[in-house]
Amino acid sequence: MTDTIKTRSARLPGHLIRRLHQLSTRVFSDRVKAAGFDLTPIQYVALDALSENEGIDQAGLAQAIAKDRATTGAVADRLEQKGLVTRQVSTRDKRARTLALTPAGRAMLIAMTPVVEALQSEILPGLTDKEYALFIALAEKATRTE
Amino acid sequence: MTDTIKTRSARLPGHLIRRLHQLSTRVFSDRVKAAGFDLTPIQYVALDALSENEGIDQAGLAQAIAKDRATTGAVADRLEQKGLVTRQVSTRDKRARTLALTPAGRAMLIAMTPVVEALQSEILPGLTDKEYALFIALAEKATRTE
DNA sequence: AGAAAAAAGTATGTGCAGATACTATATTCG
DNA sequence: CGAATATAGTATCTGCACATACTTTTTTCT
Repeated sequence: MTDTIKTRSARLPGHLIRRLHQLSTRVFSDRVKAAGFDLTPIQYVALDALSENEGIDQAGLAQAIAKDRATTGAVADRLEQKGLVTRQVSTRDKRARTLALTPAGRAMLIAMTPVVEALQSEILPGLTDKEYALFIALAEKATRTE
Repeated sequence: MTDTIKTRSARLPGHLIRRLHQLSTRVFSDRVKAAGFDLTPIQYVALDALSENEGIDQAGLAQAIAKDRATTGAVADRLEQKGLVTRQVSTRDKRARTLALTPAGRAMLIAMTPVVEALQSEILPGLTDKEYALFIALAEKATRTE
């Protein structure tokens, strides 16, 4: 095994954020899978956004989850294939596809939510409660500006 | 245009981190492109790791940049194609591929570094200098535990 | 009303990112 | 030594994530 390797750029915010993202995704995947579910973070967030915004279309969902239309369309594809979401052409605007949770989608969201909330504290390991709260406040401030 | 949409899960750390990651990648891409370069964040980090660890192999690089072997191999492919890195079978271990920067790779790293360092402060917009430093400290602490 | 601009969705292409499986080579251990 | 195990790299597959380009429909602005 090679010795631990240092990198100068490892201390740059960009790289730190990449690491956190990676850790966050892994924790989510592990915990959710252990609880018997099979949804990615983005799929979960999409279900959540749909549950709070009935009758939204894909563009609206894209805005809600801060992704572009192409990515959101692909996510909607997978959710539809899993039977968690329905897609239908909007009556008001023939370009738009109105999304809605199926009963299975709503049940999945409800069942997963406690699991997802429980795993959040594991995403930032080694931080005290106070540091944890501080981190969230800073992250919210930084993303709000956008 | 749909009104601004709220999501309950938008306040979860996992989602905030995903947003930061996204912002970070976009800022990197914009600034680097504007400076006339064409490298992704991970490609830059890989070059940096190689410059500080001569004669490392792909597995070592993977560890240095905290990625898996498959991803690292793909990154090495692209760097090799761009003429920034050479790959050769290790004499000590025929399984391993020793990586080295080409002169072009070293020149690229040196030319890009000031640009990359300058853009870091834009990754966390809206934070004061103090908050910025605090954020980095917290992120370092959280990733160090790993 | 009619042209121009904008928006919704899709398709395609590139590049991470991880999981799994496979080959070739090394190392370890009985 | 020789079998079991581990490791390096690659290939394949799924899933984001964004850019660009294209079609269809809607809105805007003469």
